[in-house]
Amino acid sequence: MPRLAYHHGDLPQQAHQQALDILRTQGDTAISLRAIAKRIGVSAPALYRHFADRESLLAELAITGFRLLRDRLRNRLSQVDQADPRHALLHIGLAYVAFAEDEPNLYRLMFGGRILPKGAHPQLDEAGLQAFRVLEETVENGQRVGYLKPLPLPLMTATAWSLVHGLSELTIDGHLPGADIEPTLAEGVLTLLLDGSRNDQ
Amino acid sequence: MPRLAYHHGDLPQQAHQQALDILRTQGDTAISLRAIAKRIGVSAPALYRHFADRESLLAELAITGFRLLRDRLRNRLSQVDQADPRHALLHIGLAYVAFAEDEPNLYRLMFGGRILPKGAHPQLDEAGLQAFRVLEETVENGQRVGYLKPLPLPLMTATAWSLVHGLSELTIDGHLPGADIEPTLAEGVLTLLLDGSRNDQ
DNA sequence: TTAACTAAGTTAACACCTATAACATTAGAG
DNA sequence: CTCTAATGTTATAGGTGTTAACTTAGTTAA
Repeated sequence: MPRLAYHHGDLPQQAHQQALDILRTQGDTAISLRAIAKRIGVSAPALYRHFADRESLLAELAITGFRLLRDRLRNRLSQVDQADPRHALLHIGLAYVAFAEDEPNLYRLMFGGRILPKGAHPQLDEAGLQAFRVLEETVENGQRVGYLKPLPLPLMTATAWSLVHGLSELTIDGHLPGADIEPTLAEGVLTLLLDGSRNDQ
Repeated sequence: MPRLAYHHGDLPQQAHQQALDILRTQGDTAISLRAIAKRIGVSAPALYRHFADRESLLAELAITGFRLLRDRLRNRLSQVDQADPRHALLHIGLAYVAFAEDEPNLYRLMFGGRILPKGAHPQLDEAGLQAFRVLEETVENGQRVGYLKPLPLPLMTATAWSLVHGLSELTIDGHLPGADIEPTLAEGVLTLLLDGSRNDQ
């Protein structure tokens, strides 16, 4: 039976929401069970009825982050002419980086390997995989229609993902101060991967 | 006058070394001042005579990390035919990723934006810049000899850095299980950026 | 030489944290 | 209407960064 929380209403959802709020405004290190409990008006150990430990709560935040990312990517693709693979690839890359810029603390949590060890939270890995699949399908389609080179798909996806992930992290951490160089830096970076960096092309 | 620590000998250096050891074996979250002090046989507050706070100690570790990275990149370049820009670019990229794979926890500390906020430790920013410069010079040279496209240098370096940084992070965090696809995945990824992803080249 | 100063260590304590144990309350099932 | 299990409580153990107050020992100057 689905149990509606009786005393408080819905502590798990509220805890999730408050934790997300703290994450967005103050970063993951500021997320403490005590702080969350105080915001809701409940004792800290009460949270242990709904979360195994602090890390599990963080994992849930990361899971919703990956779902948000997946939805953003899908959404962007739906607004783009699917018959133009270059356009689709550019836009999924731009949407990816835009997500990281909009949710820097959430993005860091999702990919901060030291916080959430890979393998410890199967649902998290699954959520990450689903977001990755959107990118993978776009690349695969680009190959199918003959726009992208017919190299092994894992190589192509690893390259594309590395580029957008690296650009996202360097951007939100402020390592790329020369970001005002292009119409957008991201567009130039993505174009460079598509067209190549060599001069003879 | 340079004061030689009298009581213990050289607490700062030993603290640095022990912290680095803990970082390498157990990750940054395991670095506590009490743990370091216990290893050395000194009280925890004694460390505050040499480090403003925990974060400053971590910043020092990251600084040595960037110096190690810079040296690795320079070293690799010195072993490579400078007249062959493609070779140089490939090898600096491979050396970069290899460093991250050799020192995953140190690498995460160096680039974990939430641990060490940009701007709070000027010497850290400077050390990062010096490592970046090695990459920048290699790219710039590739342009000068006409091998790379004459696009704005910040765009070229941002692209190259994003790719190797992203690949490094995704690799050490275990997000690329299909890494056994190539002679090396890194080589394939770098080649793709140089030659482009489009099929008509 | 010795007194004063200062660098570098000590213990004690505060505030905060995760997490567990033991106890209290109440919703809902039989 | 009772009983059980879910959900909350307080108390507490053990860990953390950090500061205050005190002690020790090396350096410097009278």
